Amino acid sequence: MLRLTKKADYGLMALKYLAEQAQCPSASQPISGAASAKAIADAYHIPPQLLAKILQTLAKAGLLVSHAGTNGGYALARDAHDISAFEVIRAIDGPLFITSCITIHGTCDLAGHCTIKEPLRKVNDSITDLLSKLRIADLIEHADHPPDAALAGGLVTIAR
Amino acid sequence: MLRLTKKADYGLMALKYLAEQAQCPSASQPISGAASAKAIADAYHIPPQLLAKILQTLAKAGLLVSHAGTNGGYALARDAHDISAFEVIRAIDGPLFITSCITIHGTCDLAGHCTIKEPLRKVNDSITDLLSKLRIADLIEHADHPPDAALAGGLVTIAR
DNA sequence: AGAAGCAAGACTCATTTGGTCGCATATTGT
DNA sequence: ACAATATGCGACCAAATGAGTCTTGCTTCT
Ligand code: FES
Ligand code: FES
Repeated sequence: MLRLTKKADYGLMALKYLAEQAQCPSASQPISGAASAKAIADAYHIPPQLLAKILQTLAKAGLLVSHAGTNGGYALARDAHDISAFEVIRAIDGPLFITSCITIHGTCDLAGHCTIKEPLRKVNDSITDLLSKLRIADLIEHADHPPDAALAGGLVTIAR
Repeated sequence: MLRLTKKADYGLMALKYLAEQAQCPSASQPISGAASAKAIADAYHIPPQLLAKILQTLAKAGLLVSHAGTNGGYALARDAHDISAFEVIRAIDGPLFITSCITIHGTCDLAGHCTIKEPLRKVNDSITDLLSKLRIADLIEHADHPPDAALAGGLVTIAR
């Protein structure tokens, strides 16, 4: 249930990588804090070609700026604080939603006799909200923060 | 993204149906508030055989009690207030989670170089929480409650 | 006995994902 | 100018998952 696709996962990783790059810009880059698709793919051991396509999608969505040519690459279009995980996921996976019934036709096949829709929509909204509040800057965990025992005892996910 | 499977959707609908049945029990049922798989499938126009399997799964998970034979059927094992949407979804879709990386092996293939995991886990927990709080009793909307303009202006889901 | 119902599995078909290849185009260092 | 390094885009493919069907057997009620 509620699975995030690998592409979205990769996308978030890449974004995080770029956000870190932006913090400590190295010498003479056409765009500050840029990195090539291959470099990022290499860093995380993910298929370079696939990552390339993901980054292109992200660029088209306006979350990244790209620059071709030697020493080119991608960089964040905005500040890391201004990009939400929701945007990233939506850009990659498309606006699919929990209800499994919002189709292209606007209404569900079951519309009318499905009474479940509205309550689920609220859940959906909450999740959207949640994801919107999570910005990619938040993904950068400063290793110096103390382990929060507050949220210990979380769920244990057992294999299916 | 974050799609609920149709099976889970069906399951929730069925549960709701049974919850309503339980409220106004009709005459001489082996179990109070019971309905056959076919009856429910009929009511919502969903494939009977498929629903049957879903209900069986739910029964195995202990959310429903079943009774074979003429006038048999399924009924809620517990009160509608004591069954969360989370349980239903988990029973049907299995404990898949947002991260797409929690595998049977316990750790992800990318473990080590994936830095995204922890923040996403928190999101995951929040969603779990959300779903756990939604009980199937909540799905029964009494038509007499006023339309809450408070949550108007929610997301507009556009076709992909 | 026979009908109504659940239980369980194998099996098919369509969709979605994850991933690859090839080629075109843009940029830049030398 | 030219080669090296990148992105941009589309077609393509294989594996996994999802949705739904079929068959066979068991249980209970009338
Ligand atoms: S499944 Fe479409 S409205 Fe519920
Ligand atoms: S994808 Fe598995 S830990 Fe991030």
